Amino acid sequence: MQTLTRNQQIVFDIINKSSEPLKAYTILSNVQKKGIKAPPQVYRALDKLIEMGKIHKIESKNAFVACQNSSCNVSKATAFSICESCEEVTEISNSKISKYLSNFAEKAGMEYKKYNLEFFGLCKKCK
Amino acid sequence: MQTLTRNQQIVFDIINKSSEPLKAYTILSNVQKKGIKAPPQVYRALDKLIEMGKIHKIESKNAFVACQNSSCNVSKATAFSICESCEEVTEISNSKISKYLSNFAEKAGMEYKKYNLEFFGLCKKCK
DNA sequence: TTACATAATGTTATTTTATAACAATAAACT
DNA sequence: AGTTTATTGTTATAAAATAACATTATGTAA
Repeated sequence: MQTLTRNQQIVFDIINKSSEPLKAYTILSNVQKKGIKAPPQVYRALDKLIEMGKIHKIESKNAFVACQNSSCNVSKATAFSICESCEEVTEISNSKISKYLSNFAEKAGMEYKKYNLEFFGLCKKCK
Repeated sequence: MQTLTRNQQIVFDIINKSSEPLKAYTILSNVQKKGIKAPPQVYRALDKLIEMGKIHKIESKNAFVACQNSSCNVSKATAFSICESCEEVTEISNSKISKYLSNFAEKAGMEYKKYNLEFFGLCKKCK
């Protein structure tokens, strides 16, 4: 269990407290009072947090969320559902999907390291 | 079967001829001799081509590829394998995955419109 | 402790990716 | 023909990400 550096902790806290995915520049503007002044400081923290599996990047939105799956310390299998109406993003932690897709990748002859899956549609509330 | 406008055709042709995913500004620099001069012209064509299912965006790379699946004219289910060594991107058209994931989305209570799946690892050649 | 290596931070400037806004044409419809 | 709608052209700007380099902190080994 790796401990976070000062900047990593600051960036993680704000992502973890948020109910929605945060963009890098939103994070930046929210941590400037804590002494983080420039984009590279944020991006470096984000990169490390992703490596550790503490956060994930939602590629289709260029935004970041805290990992909901406590056991996931290296994020090699991520899946999200994204509501196109309310923009809600939910992490899907379904071991069946994970097994199914891992298995598929192996059969396809690929030496698989990770995958990312993003579902788009309407969530329960919005449909 | 929708016909393409002039700019859409130009942009599609260059993506379709390419053996690798192309970035928007690479496309732009390659079509300037054909009269397309500015980013919005490229991005507008890209947006329409995506809507039609003629191309897909590789979200993790901000790059665009022609759809390999002739039957796919609305791209509601896309999957790619991405080699982290040679950068090769291959579209996966596997109806089993598609059925499996569609089914999963419905069970999860989501009104699902589309998904995008990206595998990362080493391709057959590179592993 | 000191010396060295490695990781993290601070800072400025720039690159890359994407869109806003508005004017001008072209195509489709009645 | 006249009207609506889609597409194009153009300029400027916004948003997202990184390059490059100086500085400070942390870990480690003699």
